[in-house]
Amino acid sequence: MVPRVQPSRLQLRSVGPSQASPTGGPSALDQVGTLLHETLGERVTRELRSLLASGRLAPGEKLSLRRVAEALGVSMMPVREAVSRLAADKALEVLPGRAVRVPVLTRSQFRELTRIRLVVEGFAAEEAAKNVTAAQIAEVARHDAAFRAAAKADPPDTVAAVVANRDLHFALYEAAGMQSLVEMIERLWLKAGPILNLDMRHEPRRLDGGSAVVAHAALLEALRQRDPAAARKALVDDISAAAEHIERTAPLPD
Amino acid sequence: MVPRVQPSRLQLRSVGPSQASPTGGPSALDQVGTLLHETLGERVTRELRSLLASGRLAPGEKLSLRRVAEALGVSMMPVREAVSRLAADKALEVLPGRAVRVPVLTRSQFRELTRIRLVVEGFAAEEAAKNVTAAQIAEVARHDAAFRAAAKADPPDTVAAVVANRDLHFALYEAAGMQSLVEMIERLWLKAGPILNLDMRHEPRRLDGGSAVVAHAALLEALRQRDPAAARKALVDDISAAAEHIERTAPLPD
DNA sequence: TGTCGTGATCTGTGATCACAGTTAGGTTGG
DNA sequence: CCAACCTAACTGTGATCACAGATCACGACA
Repeated sequence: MVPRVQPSRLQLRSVGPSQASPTGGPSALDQVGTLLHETLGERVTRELRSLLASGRLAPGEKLSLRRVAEALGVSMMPVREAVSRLAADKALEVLPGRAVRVPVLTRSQFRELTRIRLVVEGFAAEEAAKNVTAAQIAEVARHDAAFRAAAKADPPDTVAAVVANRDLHFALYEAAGMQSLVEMIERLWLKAGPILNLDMRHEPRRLDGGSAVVAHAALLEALRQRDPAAARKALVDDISAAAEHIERTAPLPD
Repeated sequence: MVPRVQPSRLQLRSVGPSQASPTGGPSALDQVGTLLHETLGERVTRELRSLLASGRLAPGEKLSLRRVAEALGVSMMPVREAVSRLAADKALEVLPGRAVRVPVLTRSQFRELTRIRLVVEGFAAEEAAKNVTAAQIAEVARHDAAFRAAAKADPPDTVAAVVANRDLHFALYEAAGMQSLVEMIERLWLKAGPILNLDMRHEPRRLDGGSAVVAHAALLEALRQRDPAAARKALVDDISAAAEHIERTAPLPD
């Protein structure tokens, strides 16, 4: 009989908040209970998602469960769960024999993805134009300003531009008021993220004077006018221009 | 040192195929190498997908990892992986404290899902009408015949109708020639599957004389004419009629 | 010098164990 | 007879171990 000594296990879960004053009623206790229950697997998933969306993981790059587990300071299990989820969304792919890697999109796959984005995100833009509030318009305008500032800086702040561009688009999609639609678009962005942002990093010239700023301006104007057709057109122009640039410059196989 | 005796572990992986005749050239060796590498987790995922799509798992039903593992004759690990994937697609949901269950759609969530289906599947129908081949039209017609036969039987063969309906729709979507679009629609069906098919089982009267047969007929005619707009309209009518029926009869919360 | 075998190493996959939290059921106290 | 507590069973999560297959590099043979 070997007495299983249990070495210290790292506890990343923060303990629950101390209860409110015992003298007072349970007023504050009603609002807790949710959040704060984040699983390690979810944390790793969020981390990998961020890495993919921001293009820090290049297409074709191979991942090792043990390596990322060690890098993130967790065991292999949460990483397995995260990779399973992302692989289900085709944001990662597991080769039959060996290794998990960031998928490399062929040219035709990229075109197909772009066409789907035009349909889905175009629809979201229409709905957003119908339901957008003044506060939401202001938020989009704020992200647009941040994007222009990052693009006009010298040298252009590519990482800030990527973040601002994403925030702008998703502020728009949130305005549509359809949660599952936003989640669907997030999946699409996760698949397209690696090439899109990898390209933006390598070609910062596209930012200033590019078509993105004029498309964003047209989008903002369409939102202010509550014009669904114009909003869709502005977004379609934005996506199309970016996709065309990618197709010209990025080395897509096939 | 305790000599770890390892008890017999079940090996479900079938061994590789015996190589072709050594006398002949490497002619047959080129075609093998793929397939046959199905992981246990994928098998369980496929099993659970089928159960969800066919409505054998009702909304709100709770699952236990250990129970389904025992039922499928595997360990808990592959089930965990399968549930992780399906939860990532929102086809299952894990409650914070306890248990994993089939999501119950609220009325507004169902309406949102239906609207997204109209956009995405309508687009797929358009593309299918543009690119459909004669063989694919014949396949759709075959599934349409099977659907009508199942609907007109006395009593109506609901399970066969569900299968034929699904086969018909996906034969159409395959004709669009966009793989990731088909995968996206599969995810949508996985979320809507439980209520849709649960309803079809309880209300078989909807099948005969219903709007599905006329919508399918219109769809087939549109395909034969290569008329994208008509194909989209037929599909929109089909989905809308089914959704309206669900909203009238199914007990949707909220 | 080029090429094929071969072993060490690393890969994902599956199983088993430990644990904290929750739920349900039964018993006890009022 | 009702309510509250308390215990026992079950939940998902995380960790660790074992294993088959794949990859890669080094070395021997032609």
